[in-house]
Parts: sequence; C-alpha cells; structure tokens
Amino acid sequence: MSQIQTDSLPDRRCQILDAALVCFAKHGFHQTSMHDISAEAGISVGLIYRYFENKEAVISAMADRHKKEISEVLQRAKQAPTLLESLEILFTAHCCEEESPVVSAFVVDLYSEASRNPQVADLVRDVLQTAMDGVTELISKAPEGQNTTRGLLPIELAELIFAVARGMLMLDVLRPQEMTATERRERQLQVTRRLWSCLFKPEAELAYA
Amino acid sequence: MSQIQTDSLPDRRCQILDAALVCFAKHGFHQTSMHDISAEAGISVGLIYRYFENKEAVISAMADRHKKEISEVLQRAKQAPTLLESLEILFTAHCCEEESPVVSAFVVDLYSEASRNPQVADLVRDVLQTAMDGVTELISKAPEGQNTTRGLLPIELAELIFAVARGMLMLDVLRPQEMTATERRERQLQVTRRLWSCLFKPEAELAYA
DNA sequence: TGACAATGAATGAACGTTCATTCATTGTCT
DNA sequence: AGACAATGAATGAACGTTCATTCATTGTCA
Repeated sequence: MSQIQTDSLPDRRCQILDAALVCFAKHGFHQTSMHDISAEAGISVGLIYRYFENKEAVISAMADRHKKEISEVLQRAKQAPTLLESLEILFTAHCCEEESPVVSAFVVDLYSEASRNPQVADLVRDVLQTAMDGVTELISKAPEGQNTTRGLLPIELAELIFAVARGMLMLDVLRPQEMTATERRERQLQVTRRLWSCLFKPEAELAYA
Repeated sequence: MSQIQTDSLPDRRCQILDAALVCFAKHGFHQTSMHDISAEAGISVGLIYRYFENKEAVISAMADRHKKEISEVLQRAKQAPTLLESLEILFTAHCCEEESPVVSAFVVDLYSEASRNPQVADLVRDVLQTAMDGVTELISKAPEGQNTTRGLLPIELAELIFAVARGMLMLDVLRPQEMTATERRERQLQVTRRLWSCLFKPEAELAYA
C-alpha cells in the first residue's frame, strides 16, 4: 500500500542520482543524456520522469545532495581535536572519503553551471557560506587560531583557506587518471599543512619546520 | 593572392574566436551552438568550417589563445617592481585587464573540459606549469622572498599562490552580475594582499598591519 | 573569366520528453 | 480462499526539436 510508495520513492530517486553522479562526473552535465543516466541506473528513460520533472531537476537535486554531503564533512571537521586535523578533513573530503564521493570534476561542473544558472548559483553560495561560517567559528575557538594569525581576522583566514581548497580541487581535475586516491590525498595533505603552517604556526616553531 | 590568404585567414580566425569567447563565457562550450557563434561574429555558419575543422577545434584554439594571454600576463607580472605588485597583476588579470578579457566562467569551463578532454588537459597543465615556473623564479629572485618564507621553498609558495588564484577565480563565477569589475578587482586585491602578508611579510611589520 | 570567399538551406544523428501499453501487486467482494 | 478489479511502477518506441556538419550556389575580386 503506502509502504511501497514511501519506501521506494526516495530509493529510486537515490538510485537515479547515484547513476547521474557517475555520468556527470564522467561526461559533464550537458554531455550526459537521459538515456545515459537510465542505462547507468539500469532502468528505463521514462521512469526518470516519474521521479524528476526534467533534466534540470536532476541537476538541482544533485546540487542539493552535494550540499548535504558538504555539511556532513563540516560536522566531522568540527569534531576533530585540532585545527590542523579539521583542515585536513576539509581538504581531503573530495578525493578520499568513502562515504561522500564528492568527485572533483562534478564540483567544477557545478561551479560552471552556477555561472549561468542562478538557482544553482544560490545553492552553491549557500553551501559555501555555511561552510565558511563553520570554519570561521572553528578558528575563533581553536587555541591555535588565537595569537598567531598574523593580524588577520578568523573570517579572513577562512576565506584564504577556502580559496586554497577550491584551487586544489580544480587542480585535481588536471591530474592524470593513473594517480591513485592515496597519492592525491598525500598531495592534498602536503599543501594543507603548508597552508596551516603559514597561517597558524607560531614563528618560534619555524626553525624545526 | 596569397596576400589575401595570409592576411584575412588569421583575421577571420580571430574574429570567430572573439565571438566564441563571448558565447562560451555566456553559455558554456556545449550549450553554445555553431549558429550562436556565427551570429555573434556576424558571418554564416558555413564560413566557420572554412577556418576550423569542427567545434572541437574551436575549443582547442580558444585554449591555445588562453595560453598566450596567460603568458602575456606573466610577462607583465615579471616586470613589476615588487613581488606584491606582481601578484596583484596575476590575481586581477581575469576580471580587470582590458586587453585580455580572460573571463572567469570560461576558465572554469576550460578546467571542466580538461577533466574529460586529455588534449585540453595537457594544454592547461602546460599553461599552469609555465606560469608556476615563472612565479617560482620571481620569488627566488625577489628580496621579499628571501628570508620570510616561513621555511617554505619558492616552489611551495608558488603552489599556494596559484591555488588561491584558482580558488578566487572560481568564487568569481558565484558573484552576482551586478558587481562591477572594479568591485571584483577590489575584493581580489584584498585577498591578494592578505595572502602576501601571510607568505612574505616579515613578522616585525605585523604590528602595523 | 577564373579563383576564392561567403552564404544558408539541407541533412541526418542525437537529444529531451511524452505516452500508450504492460504487468506484478494490492484491495475487494463472494 | 478464490476470482476479479484497480493500481501505478516501469517500459521503450515515437515525437518534435536542436545541433554539427555539408555543399550547391552566389558574390567579389584581379
């Protein structure tokens, strides 16, 4: 009865979005056809239109899902014992975390889409603002962020941190495919630590850096 | 005879690429039709195929042109009297320079394209490497880069600088259209100076920051 | 006139979307 | 329980449209 409806409806949507992510990451939004998605999901084309109004709605739903994944990453980052570890979680989420496969190519596409689709732009802006607020708060409360911030406010530091994170994510799409997730992660962590040492490491420790 | 060929051929190509940039920046590569480009250029569709083999070739040529523009920006940056001014040129090229209108949305699209098109990826990697080498050299030679680099090598600093530059460029596509080029430039410069102060400003000067 | 630049209608493939149809499941009645 | 009606999830061929690409034709010079 209604059990099937309420159970299968979100499942189907999820199944379709999973397939869409694979296709979008591989070929981009506008080079992925609805037939591609249906084939990847193992269902018929028509069925997609039972769960999504049109292709645009699939893209929007993907953006929405991205928002949830990012806020989960943020939650995990907030619980890390040190500021450096928080940053490491934030910087490596897109290439390493099993649970939230935020594929770099998809995110770059999302920004590309945001530049013409105001609805997507609003959503991405919202995600970014929430994440930045979280990190700003993280810095304000962290002992490392108190006195070694080189005269910059927590929010200014957060802006720099997010700029670097986005920039590294962009770099990620240029990396040859033969690079493993572990190798990517290692490169990400190196840059994260360098940034951290620039922003937060007390001058006194530099001799040992 | 050959005068017309050698003279008009590059001009037409340039005219077509100018039109393509406008369309690509506005709608993206794959949502721009050849008719859009021909209309923007004020010529017929068929004529485009006299100067470019196909749409892919237009995109590749755009990427090539991007490469030339970036190296021009780099040349200008190299001639700046201080390291900070070099960075300011590099960071504001995409939203302010009249001669090389490297539109942010186009560059994000270029990275998006690079993630599936190995030919474009190679080119973007090449551009990036050249620019990074230039900046690394700039840092090595600059007096500001000598002793206040917080234990980081010039190449490591260059990586951070380019990550921030790419990240800010990405942010640029989220900005509401009503923001003027001057306002964007101001925001860019703020972040540039903050980054510079983190990476290069001697600790002694911080009191006045 | 001959050579080349330029046009834009024509082509066919590919796309997003629709919808008549199928069929396993669920509900209802005797 | 058994027979029948109703549901709606799922299908995939078909539709109208758009797009990249081609090419017969026209315009423009020397």
